Amino acid sequence: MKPSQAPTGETLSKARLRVWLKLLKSVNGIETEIRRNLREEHGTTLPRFDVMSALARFPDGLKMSELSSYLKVSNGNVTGIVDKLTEEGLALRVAVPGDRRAQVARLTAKGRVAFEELAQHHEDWINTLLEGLSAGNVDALSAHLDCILDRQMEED
Amino acid sequence: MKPSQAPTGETLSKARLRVWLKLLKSVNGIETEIRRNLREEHGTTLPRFDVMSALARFPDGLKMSELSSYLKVSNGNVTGIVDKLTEEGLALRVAVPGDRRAQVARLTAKGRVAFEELAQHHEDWINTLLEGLSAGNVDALSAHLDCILDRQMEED
DNA sequence: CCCTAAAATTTCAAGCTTAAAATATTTCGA
DNA sequence: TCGAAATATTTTAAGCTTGAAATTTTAGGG
Repeated sequence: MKPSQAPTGETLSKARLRVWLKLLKSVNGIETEIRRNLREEHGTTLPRFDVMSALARFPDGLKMSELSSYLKVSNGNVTGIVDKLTEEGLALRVAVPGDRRAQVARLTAKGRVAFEELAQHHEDWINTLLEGLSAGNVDALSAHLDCILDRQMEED
Repeated sequence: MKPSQAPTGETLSKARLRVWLKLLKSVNGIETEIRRNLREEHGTTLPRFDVMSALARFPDGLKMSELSSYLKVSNGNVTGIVDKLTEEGLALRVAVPGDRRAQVARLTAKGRVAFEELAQHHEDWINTLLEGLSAGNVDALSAHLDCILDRQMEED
């Protein structure tokens, strides 16, 4: 017997749309909570955390353009965020020898300390928010997301 | 024999963090593409599409506060977006009989036509962006997302 | 009826984001 | 060496977003 719910092209499209909305809801819910925690508990924001996280991963610093392409945001965007971090002594700009156009952004010692503190909390928040996922769930979810990400990489 | 990669609490936390970053990357990639399509092909934005989508689902209209809680955004936010849609003749505000504080936002006929056009394209874009997911993948992914969403609903 | 608290919405200030224009510098072919 | 094209960054204008303050209206106890 033919299964009555055999997915036609039409219903697969609708099913993908529904899972997309669910994906969006999951991510927005977590992101909202992370933003709230950063703001209320640490007086900072997610974009600032993202920039600090990128700079922490590259101790020698990143050129402004490398930073913006790494984070997939516009150049003008990181300019403003690095400006603020610099004003607060968490980051600094270093001239690139041999190219007076470019500057490398780096964390200061104070910035590294502040980031380590944030990063530990961030991992804890995520661990709690994803408590519903067992190790097996994590692996399976990861594999499914790879199906989506594989397609995104082709398109660049 | 014990598997050598038995996940301790420590590594489960790291695995959850990695899958979170992957989730974020998947969603941001898709969302960026949708925003680009809306802007370049239809001269509109995702927040406007979201508002129109909500209003389309409620033909009798939604109070401003119902709209903002439905979309999980601030009151002030929807005020500005409905203002713009109203200026363009896509939405309108209707007084609520018996409560002069409240107003109901609705789509105009023009707004409904514009939304139907957008919605069809939107479904097509998503269907293409999620081409890597088979019907089975969609169901499995959906189930895993439910593990995340279940937890979010408890917390309200 | 009065008047305080609650409710619905808008206004506001601050920050994020983008695309495009503007600046400054480097590269490299003629 | 000159100058056009490419590169690195900042500036700018416009829109989104939020939380908090302000405004208007309603509801309910005294």
